[in-house]
Amino acid sequence: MSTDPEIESSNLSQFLGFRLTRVKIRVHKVLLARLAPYELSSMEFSVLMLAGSNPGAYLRQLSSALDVSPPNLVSVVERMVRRNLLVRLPGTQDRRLQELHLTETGQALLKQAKADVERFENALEQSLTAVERRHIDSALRKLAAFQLDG
Amino acid sequence: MSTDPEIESSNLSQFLGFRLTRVKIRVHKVLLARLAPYELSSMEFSVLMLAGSNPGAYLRQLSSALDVSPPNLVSVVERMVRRNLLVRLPGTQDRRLQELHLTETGQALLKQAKADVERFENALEQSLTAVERRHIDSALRKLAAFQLDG
DNA sequence: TATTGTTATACTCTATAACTATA
DNA sequence: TATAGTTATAGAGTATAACAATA
Repeated sequence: MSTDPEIESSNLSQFLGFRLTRVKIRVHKVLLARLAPYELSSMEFSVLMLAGSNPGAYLRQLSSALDVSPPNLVSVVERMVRRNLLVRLPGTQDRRLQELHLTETGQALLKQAKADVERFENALEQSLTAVERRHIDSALRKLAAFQLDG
Repeated sequence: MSTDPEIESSNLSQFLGFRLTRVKIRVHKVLLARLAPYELSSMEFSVLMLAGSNPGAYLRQLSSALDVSPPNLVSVVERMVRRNLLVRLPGTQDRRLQELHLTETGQALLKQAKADVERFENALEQSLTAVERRHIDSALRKLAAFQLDG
């Protein structure tokens, strides 16, 4: 066994920014474990979700909705096309555009993965009290809009 | 200008895990902008903070406190030693250990950067109501302890 | 045999410049 | 000229195996 006395880190963990990072990492890891059976990254799951509720969306639209640059989204879409989850259909009017649609395989995988993620999300929310849920919602909304200026 | 109508993403943003990620990214970016003048990454700032309040701490201890693997922390410490912010003193009893201490330069930089981060943190917390602050605290604590099982 | 710090390596994410084909 | 998608590339961040020195 290791001689590993814990050091004092309360001055760091008092920071909301620090705790947010830690919580995000932990929650994200659990989510990834949930998605692992489907061989989906969280980004791929997000693309499945958005393509599912926005048939014919363009890569550029997913890019701005997900806050990922187009170059970085291309390889994600590419892999999903190769797995036959997505198809790229040439735009009818503007031939620069490609409409993204879920295949039947993609729809089936989305249905399964989404059910698992929803179970995970329910467990996550059930770990909080009703009043905590109410306030973390508004708090996160405000923090997401936080700007550098003060 | 771009023809970029927003797509429907409420089914995704209803997920607490998704919103946590977005908030973390946004808050982290603002923090990085605050640290940029000092040429500090958030990891380097964390090391400064921990080394400041734990003089003589070992790399292994910082590693477990920060949840970074020892190999990945070595290069961070290395860079800070090169910048004369940290020194590695050979352990007196166990010669495998190296005590990490802030130099005077490191202490001065910590003082400045910490003041800026604290201003940032205050602004962050002031953007929330008192009741939101109270509940996000306990909520984040519970979420950080969330385990995969349900 | 186990542990500290280290080297090497690889893989994911992210960021940016520049290309092509269309408009 | 501007935009959509793409290619190429570089930089973080992270994860793992293995090594030397020491216990």
